[in-house]
Amino acid sequence: MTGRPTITQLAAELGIAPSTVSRAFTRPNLLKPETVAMVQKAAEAAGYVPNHHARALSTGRAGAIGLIVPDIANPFFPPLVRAAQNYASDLGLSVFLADTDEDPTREDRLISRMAPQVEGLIVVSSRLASSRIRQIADSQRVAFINRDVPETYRILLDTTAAIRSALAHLSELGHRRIAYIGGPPQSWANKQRRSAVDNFSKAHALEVTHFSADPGTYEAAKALSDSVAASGVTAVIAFDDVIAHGLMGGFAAAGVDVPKDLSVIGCDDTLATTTFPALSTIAVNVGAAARRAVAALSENPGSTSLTGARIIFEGTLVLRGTTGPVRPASSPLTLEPELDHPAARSVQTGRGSDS
Amino acid sequence: MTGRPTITQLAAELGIAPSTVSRAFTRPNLLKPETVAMVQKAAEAAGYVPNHHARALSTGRAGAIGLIVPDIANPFFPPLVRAAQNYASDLGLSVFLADTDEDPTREDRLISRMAPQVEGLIVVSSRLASSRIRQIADSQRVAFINRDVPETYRILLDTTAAIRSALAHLSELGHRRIAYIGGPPQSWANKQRRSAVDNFSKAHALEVTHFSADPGTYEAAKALSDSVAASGVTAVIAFDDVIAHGLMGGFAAAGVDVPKDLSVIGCDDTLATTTFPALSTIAVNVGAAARRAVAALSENPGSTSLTGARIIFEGTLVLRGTTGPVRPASSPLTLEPELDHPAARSVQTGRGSDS
DNA sequence: CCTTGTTTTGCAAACGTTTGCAGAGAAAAG
DNA sequence: CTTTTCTCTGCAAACGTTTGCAAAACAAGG
Repeated sequence: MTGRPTITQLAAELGIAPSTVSRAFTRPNLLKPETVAMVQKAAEAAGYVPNHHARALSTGRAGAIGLIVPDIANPFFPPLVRAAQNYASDLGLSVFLADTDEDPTREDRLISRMAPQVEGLIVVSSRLASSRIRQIADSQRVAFINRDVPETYRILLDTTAAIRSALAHLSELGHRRIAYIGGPPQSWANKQRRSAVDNFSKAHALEVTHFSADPGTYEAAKALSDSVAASGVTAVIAFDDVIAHGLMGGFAAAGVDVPKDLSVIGCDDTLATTTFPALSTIAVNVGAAARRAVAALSENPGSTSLTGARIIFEGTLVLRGTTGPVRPASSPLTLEPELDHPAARSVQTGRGSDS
Repeated sequence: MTGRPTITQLAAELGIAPSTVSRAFTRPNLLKPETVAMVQKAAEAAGYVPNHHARALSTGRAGAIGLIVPDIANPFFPPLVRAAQNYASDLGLSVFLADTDEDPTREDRLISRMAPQVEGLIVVSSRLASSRIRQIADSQRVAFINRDVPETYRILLDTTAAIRSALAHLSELGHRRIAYIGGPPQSWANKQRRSAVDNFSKAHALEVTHFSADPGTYEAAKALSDSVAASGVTAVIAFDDVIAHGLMGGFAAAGVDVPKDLSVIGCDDTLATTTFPALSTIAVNVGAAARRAVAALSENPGSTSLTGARIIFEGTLVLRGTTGPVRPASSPLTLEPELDHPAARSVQTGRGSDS
């Protein structure tokens, strides 16, 4: 049981000083090329791998970042996690992942526990109180995604403009009564999207009815679909794609045709073209946000906190098959099964680039 | 810029030895209760948090495990990641997450890079060669999920029996010609499922046609749907739910009715009831597998590798709305749009428990 | 009071790196 | 051939813990 070889062992074997071996890896330009080669060969042969903990202890750099999300099972997060991990890996950083289960207490605990052992933290869709967030931002290096607390370093996926386009598009198609289906109430994105809908509607004489699919799940949305259909709206904008999808599931079961009877627009573009008909939605560049966050954490490794910033990525409207002209008032919506099977409509535009 | 307080600073402040402070946290029973209290109070006040790297260096325990998956964006993995992270957190462990992007080279590199800095590794659906896997298992503490290499520690989500049930069920409904739609060719689960289908079919006089939705995406499956529909099979078993879903998307677009024209059964139960009609599938207990893996890694922290084991979790068939009696031979399948809209069928059984 | 035993604390080495400083050679300049 | 200037390598301290061993303090038994 000799365990893994260490720098000291390598050095002894080669008859040189440990510091030389160390430099062969970290500052090869200080060394004679042949020395570097020799060390590398020996390291390879012995299967040497550097001990990150020792390095971290010595340099004060952790070589890792923490990523905290409310619920990894929500399809919004995996692409974000993936982008963060890939980019971090390119930068030679590892990533700790933690899931708060939507619980603020758990989130707070996780932040405290992770912060000291990492270069910095990315906290996505935080459910913490603003005061607490500012406090944390003061003493820890943390980049927030989709949470807008002044003076913190935050990256926001802004859908306001895209929602305006969406509403304008619906308005052009003749829709006047629309519904907004809210998601998690503590979510910044939810508040932002709701008020984007409200503001545009007020300015353009649209009537908006509010619903809330509280836990934000497919099932919750599906359960809501009947009341939405019965409310007399002709179009709905949902907080996100899974809610939109749940609604569509409910509509399909009740024989309400999308988009003939009801137009629906989702948000986040997490489902791409996997719904039927393909869901019109607002695409949002999570990958770019994630990369920006890890970049921010990897810069200025000395500082004890990130300087405030407010970075915005705009979402873009993607029209696919779930929006159409308003149903003429003469043929009111019934909740009976329909007889015709809608052919897929495909008004499709490209998605936002993610590079 | 004093930085975070250390054990030594705390000790100096209190006029006691660093070792005493250390013990106040790690072995409080060795100390006079009032000493412990005093240290805790001071630590609290000073905002002391232990340095994990120093601890790891000193004890040789990393306090973290690594989790390596081929593609976090595939819905099979998030629940697994979530379960692993939750359970690890309960055990006081953090988790490093890495995504190999389905690339064996990347996977190998990630394993080598992570292994030395963690207590152990969980590698899910490895795409590495068996020889390499055995090699790795010899020198690293690693638990494999869904990869069956002898003498390694592996946890398998076995769907063989459930696939037999599925085929028996289809057979009872009168189906004789079925298709198996394969997923990632290097996947152990894919091989296992394919041969389960083959074996049962041979024994029960079913005729099976093979297809492969190679990258395993929704789109690949959708693109395949026409040939599947045209092949004359009356039922399909897909490698996983996303392939099943893609097929259904293609069928819907072509006017092929599920389950009237074609029955479909998925696998892994990643989509739950979010398809229309709700997908019949094979539920698999990923959470249990994940927890078993972290438990294995947290035991025997001294050893340099895990002792071989082969742990099986059986999947269970969940019948929902996508299977039905075979279409009578007198009314052959056409590829024209149908006129009737299928009402949701709901032969539903419970899912496997996940606790 | 002196042993003896037990509980509580301190000393110092160790974990595997990195890095400032200085020494040893070698090359360049005089 | 000496001095100066580089280039390359080694020494040793430091990073913040843990832990075996031993010393000190205290309690109990005689």
